[in-house]
Amino acid sequence: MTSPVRYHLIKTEKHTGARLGEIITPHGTFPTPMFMPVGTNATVKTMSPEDLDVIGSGVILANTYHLWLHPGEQIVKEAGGLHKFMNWHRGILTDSGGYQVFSLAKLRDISEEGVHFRDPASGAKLFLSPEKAIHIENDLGPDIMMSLDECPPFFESYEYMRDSVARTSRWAERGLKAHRNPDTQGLFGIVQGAGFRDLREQSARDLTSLDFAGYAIGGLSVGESSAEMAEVLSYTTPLLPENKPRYLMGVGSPDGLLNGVLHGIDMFDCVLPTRIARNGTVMTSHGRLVVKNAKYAHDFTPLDDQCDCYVCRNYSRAYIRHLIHVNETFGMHLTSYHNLYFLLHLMQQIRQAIMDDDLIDFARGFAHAYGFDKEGSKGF
RNA sequence: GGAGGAGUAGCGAAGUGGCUAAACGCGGCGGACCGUAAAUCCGCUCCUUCGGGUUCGGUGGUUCGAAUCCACUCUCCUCCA
Repeated sequence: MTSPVRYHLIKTEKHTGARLGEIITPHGTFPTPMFMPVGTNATVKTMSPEDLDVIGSGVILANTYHLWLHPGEQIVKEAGGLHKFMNWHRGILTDSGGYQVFSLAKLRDISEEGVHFRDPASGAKLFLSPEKAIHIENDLGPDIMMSLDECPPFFESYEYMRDSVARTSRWAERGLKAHRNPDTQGLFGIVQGAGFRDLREQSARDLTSLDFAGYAIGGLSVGESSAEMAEVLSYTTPLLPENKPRYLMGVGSPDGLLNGVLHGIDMFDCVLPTRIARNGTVMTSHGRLVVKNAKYAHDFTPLDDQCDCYVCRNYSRAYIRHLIHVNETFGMHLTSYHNLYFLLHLMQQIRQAIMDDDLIDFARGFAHAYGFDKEGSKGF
């Protein structure tokens, strides 16, 4: 049986490992490398599906853990699936709840069977197993499902990581077996192993021996430096099959995206652009700009003079700063819109540079203009 | 005219003899944010040459010591005439 989610490699950039391709899903074919906006609760915060459509989002993320709790997968199923429920007719990928194993670390307990959570809002006791996660995802009906993994902090002991990686592999296998809709939904496995090369290799071996529709690299962007991330990518990505999509989870800073692409990554997701947007920071071609700062009170120029998005064509820094200051949702919408546009546009430029075999020059130019080639830069 | 009540940092508001340069909230100014417990969180917010200096409507007292007690005074609010 052919997988409902496939990858088509168009070309590899001449000087780097960067790949130009497309991912084929039941809800469309989308060019890669791609950035996926995060819509945890079946909405990309402040953005309408129409906005996402206009700025060219291909696949967006939703979260199994959150939708399991609210409104419950049965309601989404009853609605006819996530696409219908949220009125988004392009691609959807659901994370499995693996990240919540990390972010809710104080409120959960891991066993071989699965993860016991305590819901931060209600205090309710919850249990998520690899099978349960898959069944929820089957009911939600995204194009791409992630298998339940443990996303540990980067700096854990070798012994802990070794056991964790082995368990994540067993969970992946269990998830694959539990998958009920292999003809309409693709399932991705997640490679773990923190900064331990042999564990990354083991994890990649375990997972690629199973027939996943794609492979993710997880456990990054959780406290390590960008050099450490780059090192992990340099030895992990080559272990993943060429004919399947490679997804670097949780990375969305401009330097992280460029770095990932240079190491052969096809897909990214991150809350960064939308979160910093709501908190008053935007990404521009000249670097990050904290538009809520006082110095923009009288600045009637656009967020980014190089940007042709709807926001930059119509609104000033002074106006957006004002909206953020008086806590108007429209301000958060404008900054979110711009940041997502900025990253989607960056990915478009990256694809063009791969096409032109010009990625290194492009990356250098971008890094210089953005300022993350400087000492101490955080990359966004 | 009479009787009450109130004046504290940009605003609101605690504090009624020393632990008070003065809680807390708002506002202001920075910072953080990376498979979203996040429209959240964390700092700073009288002046300062970092030794100190000047504050709680004003002035003058009591006291070793006052935002806090006393006298006078100014302003505002409520009620009665």
